[in-house]
Order: sequence, then C-alpha cells, then structure tokens
Amino acid sequence: MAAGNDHQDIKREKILEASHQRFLHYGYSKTTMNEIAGDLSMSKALLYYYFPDKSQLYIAVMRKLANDYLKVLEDHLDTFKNLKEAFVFQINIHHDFIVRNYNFFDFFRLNEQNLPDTIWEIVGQVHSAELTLLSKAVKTEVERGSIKPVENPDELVDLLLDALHGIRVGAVSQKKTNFPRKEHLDEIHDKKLLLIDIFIKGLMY
Amino acid sequence: MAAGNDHQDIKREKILEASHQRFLHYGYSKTTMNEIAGDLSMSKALLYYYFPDKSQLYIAVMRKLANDYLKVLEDHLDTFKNLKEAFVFQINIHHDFIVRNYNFFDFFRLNEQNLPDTIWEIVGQVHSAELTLLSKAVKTEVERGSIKPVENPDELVDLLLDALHGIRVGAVSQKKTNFPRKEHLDEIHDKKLLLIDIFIKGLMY
DNA sequence: TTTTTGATAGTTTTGTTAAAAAAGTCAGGA
DNA sequence: TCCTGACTTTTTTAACAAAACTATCAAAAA
Repeated sequence: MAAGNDHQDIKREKILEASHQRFLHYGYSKTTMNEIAGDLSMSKALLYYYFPDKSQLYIAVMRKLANDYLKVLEDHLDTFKNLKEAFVFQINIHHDFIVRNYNFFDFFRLNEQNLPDTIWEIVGQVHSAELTLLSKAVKTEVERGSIKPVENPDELVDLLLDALHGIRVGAVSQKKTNFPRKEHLDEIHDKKLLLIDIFIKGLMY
Repeated sequence: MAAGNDHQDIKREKILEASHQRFLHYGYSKTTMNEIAGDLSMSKALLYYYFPDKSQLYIAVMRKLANDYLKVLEDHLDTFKNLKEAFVFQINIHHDFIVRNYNFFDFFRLNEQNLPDTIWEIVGQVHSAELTLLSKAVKTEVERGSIKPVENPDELVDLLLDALHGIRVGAVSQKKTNFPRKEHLDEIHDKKLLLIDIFIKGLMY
C-alpha cells in the first residue's frame, strides 16, 4: 500500500543518514554493515532488505549528497547580479562540499582507478549539471551585453572548471599535506577568485 | 687525477642513460639494480661504487631530465614576439616532456604521499625556474605596453600553471584511462590554448 | 690508488595457509 | 510486508617460510 512506501522511504532515509555518518568518520573500508545496523538498532539483514549491497548503499549516500549539492546551486544561481557573483558562489559551495565530506571520499582516493561505473555516472551528472547551470549564467551575461558573445558556453565553463580544479590540486600537492589546513583553504580561495577575475575580464570586450 | 674524474663522469653518464631506459620502460619498482648492471655489462656492485643507492640513482636521472627540460625553456624563451607565443611554447615543451617520460614517473604516482624530500626539491626547482622564466616574459610584455601592469607577476604565472595543470588532470580523470591517447592529447592541447587565450585577454587593457 | 667483482649479509617482497572478520543469504516469525 | 537469528561465502588479517632484491665488503685487477 501507499503508506508502506512512505514508511519505506523514511527508513531508507534513516539508513542513509547513519551510513553517511559512518562513511564520513571512518571511510568506506573501515565501516562495517554491522556497525551501521547497530547505530540504527536494527539487524544487519534488514540493511540488505533495503539495499542490495554495501557499495550500492555507499553510492546511494553519494547520490544524495550530490543532489543536495546541486539543489543549493540551482536554488541560488538565478539570483545573481552578474557572472562573477555566480562563479564565486559556485566555487564557495563546491569547496564547502568537498571539505565537509572529505573523509567520505576516501573510497575515491583509495581505488583511484577502476571505480564502479555508477560512481562515474554520478560524477558525470554533477559535472554536466554544473555545466548547464553555469553556462546558462554565461548566456545571461552575454545577453546583458557585458561580455563578448561566446560560441560555445559549455566548452568555456568546462575549461574554467578544470582550471579551478587545478588550483585546488596544485595548492594541495605543493604543500604535501593531504588534508588542507585553514590557511591553505584561504590561499586556494584567493587564487580561485583571482583566476575568475582574469577569466571574466578575458571574456569582456 | 683529472683524467680519472673525466672517466668517472662518462661512466656516470652511461649509468644514468641505462637507468633512464629501464625506469622509463618498466618503472621504478620493476627495475632491479642487476638489470641495469646487466645492460651495461658491469657488476651490480659497481653501480654502488658510483651511486649510493637505488633511490639516489633514480633521483640523479630525474635531476638530469629536469635540467634538460629547463635548458630547452631557457634557450628559447627570450626569442618570442609576444607573451602568448612564450606561453604556448612552454605548454608544448612541458607536455612533450610529461608524455615522453610518462612511465618514468610511476614512482610518483605509486608513492604519491611521502616521497623523499630531494624529489620535492627538484620539483620545486623546476617550478620556480618556470616561474622565473615566464614571469620575466610577463614583465617584458608589460614593458611593451600590450597588457596592464601586473603587481605580482610570479603569483600570476603560478596561477596560470596551476590552471593548466587542472586542464591536464581534468581531461585525464574524466575519461578514465590513465595513459592519455592521441586524441586526448590534442584535446588537452586545444583546451590549454583556449585558456591561455582568455587568460591573456584578461590581462589586456 | 682507482676501479671492479664475487661472495655474502641484511632487508623487502612474495607466496602460503589458517584463523578471524565481514559480507551476503535464507527460512521462518510477527 | 517488515524483520531477525543463524548460516554460508567471501574477504581480510596474521604468521611465517621462501625468494628476490638491495646493499656491503674484502680482495683482485687495472
């Protein structure tokens, strides 16, 4: 019946939350299904009633995180005065997201190569959603007439996202700490702002 | 005596060449000192006469590669008409260098964290040499009057180098092949050119 | 005295196997 | 339909022997 589905969804939600906490604090490999079940005072077998296996559970959490992230972007991205504000908002949200969920992504770093395809799909979805949103912002700006017409906004935004990623990576790999400290975060942020500044100027008449 | 030193240097050079070939084809961990010695028809013990240990040998090869790379940059970087040509030359040389020695750097990728300090020193030296050379090019361009005065050229070039690195990484991590194929190389190159284009325009009046 | 080597000591990697832990299944109860 | 305890299967861990490799050294060769 319909109420049953509601209840199922609520329970799924609870499982996702508990799993998120575990994955966030201890990473994928150091989190056991028993522990998650224990946190929820349910049997491990019940987890398998709701989710087919551990990796699917992880992926479900990840999908939820991705959706939340994109939601924030979508909700705000129409509300900006100019392109720069939009870009700056995007880098702030993105950065927050990565830092807040850093440990969660240990699964990424450890497996590096040969991740399940589903994960790449989610990454791809997020990327193309970002692309769509930001290139919409570019188009709006072109209509406003403050930057030159862009033949291929998607390509342009793609370029910028890659470049921003480079700033992040570069700052982290130079200091050899893996987990960026406060001061690095600020440094990265400043660099990103500078890049966006030059980039946007490069688009102007 | 002096002749002895000459001979030593020649032999060291030979060892470096043979080591380079081995490291290039098989990577650090799959290359044994016996194999290098075998290639040169000498005993393994002799290698230890010329180099203190395996990692020092690897580092010596790397230092040589870095010097060759910087030599090419230094020799050409004064000869360009404008900033863009200089940047384009740099990305071409750099890209060639990385691709040509791809396997050699498996040591990097495998150890990722906790590399010997000496390696970071070399990386740092290369980076700061690039920085110096390119920011000199920026200064020249400012004097020419075709771009706005830059308060901190080093910072600016650092930013660009990080961004370019992001292009490289982004294109590789999206397709999940680790060793970029011909078509990817071209794609990366095109993206870099585009970024440089926008970047330089962003510096103009 | 400098260069070279075979023999060998010391260390790391690899392979094996048994025990422990975790993932995943299922018959049956509420 | 939702849930569980007991069970099976798969993966991880630990211990340890064998093999491979790094590194050393006394002594020979140049």
